[in-house]
Amino acid sequence: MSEIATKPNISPEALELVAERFKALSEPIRLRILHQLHDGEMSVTEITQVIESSQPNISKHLKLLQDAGLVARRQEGNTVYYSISDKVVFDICEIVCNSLREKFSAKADALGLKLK
Amino acid sequence: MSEIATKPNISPEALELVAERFKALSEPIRLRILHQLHDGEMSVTEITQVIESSQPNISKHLKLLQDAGLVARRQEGNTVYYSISDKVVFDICEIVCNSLREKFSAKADALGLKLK
DNA sequence: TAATTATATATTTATATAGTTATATAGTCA
DNA sequence: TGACTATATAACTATATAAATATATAATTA
Repeated sequence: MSEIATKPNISPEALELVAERFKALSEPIRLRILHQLHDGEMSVTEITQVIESSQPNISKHLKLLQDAGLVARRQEGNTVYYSISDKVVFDICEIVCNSLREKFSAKADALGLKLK
Repeated sequence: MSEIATKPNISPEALELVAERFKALSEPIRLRILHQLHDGEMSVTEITQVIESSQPNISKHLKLLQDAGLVARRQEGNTVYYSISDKVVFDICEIVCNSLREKFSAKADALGLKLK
C-alpha cells in the first residue's frame, strides 16, 4: 500500500448531499434551535419562547431541519415536540467550535493578547 | 458531578461564527474545490480545468474559502496556488458522509434493498 | 357547536449570492 | 516597452431564502 495520501473518491452528487447538510446548519437561528434541543425534546411554543423570533419563523426552520433529517417530530394532542434525531450535529459543531477557538487563540497570540 | 447531559454554553455570537463556517461549506462547487485540494496545493488554472466552471467563478469561491480560513493562498510569479489550511474540513466531511451513509443504509433496509 | 390554543402554511418583501461577461491588474518574457 | 499569461474584480442577472404578516388547519375544551 502506498503511504501517499490520496483523496477519497466522492462523487459530485454525493458532495451535493453533503452541501445540503451544511446548508441546513448555516443559519444561526437553526443552530440556536438545535442547541436548545441538546438536552431533550421541546415544543414549538417552548422553542419560540426561548428563541427570539416569531412562531411561524420557528416552525419554518423546524420543518427545514426535519427535512434535513436533523430533528424528529412528535405530536401529542395539540402540541408538537421536536428533538434531535442525528446526534452527529453535536460532534460536528464541537469540531468547528474547537477549530474556531484555535484560530482565535492563534490570532490573539499574534496580537500579543492573552486568552483566559 | 451530575450525569445528566447539559448543553454546553455557547453564545449566539459564537453560533453566528459557526454558522458562517457551515455556510462556506454549503455550496457543492466549494466542496468540490476543497476535495480537489485534498492531496496538495493547486493553481487556479489547474482547479479551473478540473472543475467545470469559469475562471472568475472559481476565483470568487477561492476568495470566499480563504476569507473563511479554509484555504491558504501562495503566489509564485504569475500563478497562485491554493491549499487546504484547516484540515478540520476533512474530519467534518467524513462525519457528515458517514451519517448520510447510515441514513441511506437505513432507508435501503426499510425498503428491503441490499447495499453493497 | 363555538371558542380557544398550538402549529403550519401562503404571500410578500428584502436581501444575499451564484454564475456570466467584460475588464482590470499584475507578473513574465520577447 | 509591448505582447502574453494568470488571476482578480466589477457589473449584471437570476435565483434562493429569511423574516414578517395574515390566515388556515387541527386538536381541545366549554
